[in-house]
Amino acid sequence: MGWNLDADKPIYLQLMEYIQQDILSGRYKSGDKFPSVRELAIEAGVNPNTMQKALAELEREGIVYTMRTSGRFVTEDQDMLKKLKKERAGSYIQELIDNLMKMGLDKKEILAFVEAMIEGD
Amino acid sequence: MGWNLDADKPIYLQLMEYIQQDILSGRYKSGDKFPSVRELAIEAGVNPNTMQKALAELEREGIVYTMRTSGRFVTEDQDMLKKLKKERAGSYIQELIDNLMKMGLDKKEILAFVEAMIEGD
Amino acid sequence: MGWNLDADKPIYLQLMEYIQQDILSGRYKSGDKFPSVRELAIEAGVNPNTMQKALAELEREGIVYTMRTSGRFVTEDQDMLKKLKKERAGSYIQELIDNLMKMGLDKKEILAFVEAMIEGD
Amino acid sequence: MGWNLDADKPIYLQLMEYIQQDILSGRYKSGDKFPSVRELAIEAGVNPNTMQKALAELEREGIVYTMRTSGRFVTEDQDMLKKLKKERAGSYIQELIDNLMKMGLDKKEILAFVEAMIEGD
DNA sequence: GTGGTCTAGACCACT
DNA sequence: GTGGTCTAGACCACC
Repeated sequence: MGWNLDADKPIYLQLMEYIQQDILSGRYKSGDKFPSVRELAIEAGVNPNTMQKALAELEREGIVYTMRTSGRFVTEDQDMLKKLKKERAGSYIQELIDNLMKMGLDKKEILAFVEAMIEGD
Repeated sequence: MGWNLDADKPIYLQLMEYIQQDILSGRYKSGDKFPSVRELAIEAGVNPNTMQKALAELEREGIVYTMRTSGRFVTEDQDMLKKLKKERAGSYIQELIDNLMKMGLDKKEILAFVEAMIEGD
Repeated sequence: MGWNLDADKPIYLQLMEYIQQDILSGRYKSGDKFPSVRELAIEAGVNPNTMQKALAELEREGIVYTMRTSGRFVTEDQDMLKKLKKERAGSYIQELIDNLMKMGLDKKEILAFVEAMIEGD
Repeated sequence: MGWNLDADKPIYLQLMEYIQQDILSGRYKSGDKFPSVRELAIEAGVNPNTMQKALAELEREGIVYTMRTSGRFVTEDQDMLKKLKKERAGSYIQELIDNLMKMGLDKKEILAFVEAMIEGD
């Protein structure tokens, strides 16, 4: 796991992204129970309050839900997960496009490059 | 400038990447003189020795060259710069592909997604 | 061993030469493990960083290779060692020629002299 | 001039070699007057006593001679100079042979190498 | 224990 | 002022 915290972005946002990533990559599956806030905080090397905030935000977004006495679970709403996947894929791709355009490539070149690498992979 | 140093990767490697980025994005153009090692080190908030090492490696790679007492310059070898651009674009795209495949997308989906975003952009 | 450091040439270059010499003379054989950076540094009476730089350069040249946590070893690439031997022999001979020509001998005389000494040895 | 003093060998011997070299290379010619001991000592960065000892030894060997009131001169005995030249050339060559044999070359290989380099030069 | 990295601070030659 | 080298001393990950 890459709990690799960066500067300048609030830590709880970074934690949210890592957890979303873990959900999308299948580490935590739809309906799975999460480890406790305390455990997650230790694993990430952050204060439990920070991890708590991250999870609360994820709950607000509908990605996780809480069963009062038994813990937190990944949402079983498949549309929600699909939407999440789309959002994250979109932001990865946007980041790529931004990076490559900063390097002076235009859209056509970028597309050609991506095609070439996917075919050749 | 985003001298945004991350953990777990040697700082001098990250400095190399930032400088390469600056060259490719046109901040430093072919033939341009760099700021002195000391200035760059201050700007990046690292020890001059570390910046020195980064620049020495870039010189080994042929991306910059040194005129003993007058400073460092971006190479004027256009092929070298093109090769560099290709390498970096390739590694960005590879990273994207890896991320998206970890999320369960297959190559066809990735390509369709990228196409959609580039067209619609 | 003659860790006999001279002026005016960077120490790390001199260290590289001594180590190359040690390899060619059989003190360290192909595949042999080197003493640790620290030991070599102590033996040579230099700072470990300086020895480290010398060894890193030798690694770049392909003469030694590193196994992360277990030490440094002499390359097992025999061609590389042969190439090294040729280079060093060539530079010794060139130095001889330069010295003798400064003394007013011409090429024919030098060759005759060398022949005489090798035969008579 | 390379007044490049080495450790472990007495300085006066090294000075003798440098001066012999200067004579053989034509810096000081047969019959020439030398600079004063004091000047030579300053140039070499050594104590005048040390330079004095070097010159006294060279005088004992017959390579220089002293005219009591007017200074030191290079010998005009051409046989002496020839002998000196032979000695030094011989020791250079012997050093070469030693070095190359330490590297595992045999006499035939050394000779072939020297021939190749003299021809090709 | 190993190699590797980093900092702080210094000195050098060059021009 | 520039790049380059060197030292002293520290910390890290790996096994």
